[in-house]
Amino acid sequence: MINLNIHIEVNPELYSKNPISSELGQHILSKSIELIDQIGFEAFTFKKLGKQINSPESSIYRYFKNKHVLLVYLTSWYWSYIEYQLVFAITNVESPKERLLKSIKVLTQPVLENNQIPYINERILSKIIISESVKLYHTKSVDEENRSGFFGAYKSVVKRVSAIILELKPNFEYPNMLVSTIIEGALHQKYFSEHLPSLTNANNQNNAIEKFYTQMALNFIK
Amino acid sequence: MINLNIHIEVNPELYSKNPISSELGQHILSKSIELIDQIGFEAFTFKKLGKQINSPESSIYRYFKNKHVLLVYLTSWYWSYIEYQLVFAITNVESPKERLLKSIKVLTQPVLENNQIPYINERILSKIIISESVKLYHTKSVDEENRSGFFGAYKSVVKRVSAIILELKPNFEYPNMLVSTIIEGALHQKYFSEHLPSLTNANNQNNAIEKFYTQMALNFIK
DNA sequence: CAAATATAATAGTATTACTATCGTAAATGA
DNA sequence: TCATTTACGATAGTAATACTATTATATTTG
Repeated sequence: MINLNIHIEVNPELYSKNPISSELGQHILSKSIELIDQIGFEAFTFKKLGKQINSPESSIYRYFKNKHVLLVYLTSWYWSYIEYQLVFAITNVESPKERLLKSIKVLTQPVLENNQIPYINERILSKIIISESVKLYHTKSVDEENRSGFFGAYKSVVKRVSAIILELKPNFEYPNMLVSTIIEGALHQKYFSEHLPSLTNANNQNNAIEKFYTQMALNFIK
Repeated sequence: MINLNIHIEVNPELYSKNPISSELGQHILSKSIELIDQIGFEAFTFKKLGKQINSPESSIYRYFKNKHVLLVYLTSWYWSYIEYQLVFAITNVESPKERLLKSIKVLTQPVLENNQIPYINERILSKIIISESVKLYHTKSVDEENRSGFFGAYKSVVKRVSAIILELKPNFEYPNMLVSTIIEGALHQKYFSEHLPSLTNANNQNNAIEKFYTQMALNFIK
């Protein structure tokens, strides 16, 4: 795990007042991650979150327009964090193939606690991403939010790994499909292994997700 | 397109009163598909649906416990329908490889109107599946609902195609992962091509989704 | 030290997601 | 055919949700 004074930037469109700028804002972030993990995003409300942090819901609304945007914020933070891990993992690695393998590892392996940023628990956040994040772009407002850059962090990760694939195979027709299939697939398979095991062959013991998507990518490249 | 007097069975746990047994029930099905497609599942309510069919919401509650279960019903109907298409496409096809290719075609190509069943528009239903269905099993009640067989139709499709893959490669370690990656991947890529095009290489013109996942599967088999 | 800003406390509103009751019409079945 | 389910429409009601608004107080900042 990387230990540097990292600072993750999130698109300012995603907050009304920057949550990392105050203690209350940081409490909102850390407690919302815990609460969404515990009760699920549907049952999660600003009122319940307010109770956890001993603040009225109206105070939370000063930071985030609604719970949807709060989760987009957390998801955006997550993908920026992953991009950071990605960049670190492949820095100074010369071989494009090796860079691809390390990238897939970052995208498929479980996320561990880092304890660098006190108000974000990366491990619990990754559980939320696995369980809840697909809902964020399956809405009627997706096009508008996409234009506002709500999904920029995710798209940036896809773009970065696609570039490696095109290095390995410049005329490859489906680099973005391959990468988004790996990312979405890894999230889904993690979820299936916990809740719908008959849809996967992954479990806690084997390293099936990394192996499967690594083999899949290499098959396409060669 | 197949034209026989098909009858799709849905798990009785998914309705309180069988919607195909009455005119009102059939109206609920046909109008809910249209309305969910138009306004999205979040904005969709039984009250709005009631207005469309000139019935009070309390009457709709006699058929479905809530809108979540109604969408699970529609999704279950959809996967049973797909399984039907699948069985038909591979009947009397001897070569397992050919059966796999035809299966992937069914799973990746656009769904067309069939007009066999007056109360279900398969094309619009498939749009709903693409936009909304992932939300159904990303909930806190997924385990309980899975035990009740809410997702049986989907699992049945995965099982069926996995079996073909195991015919081709009996010792293959990841048949279920491969199939669920193709199914979820195809849905996602269709969605991306409409709303987040930078995450895919598919569009309306090219046949990228079928080509990509066919090549992916064949790469794994050989 | 004045002024801006942040927060807590409280109240209020439209909508949602139901549940309950009741009268009537239609279907059923003996 | 007549009694009895049952299905439906009409209406009312409730707790929770997703906000918005106001005001007093505390804190920060210039």
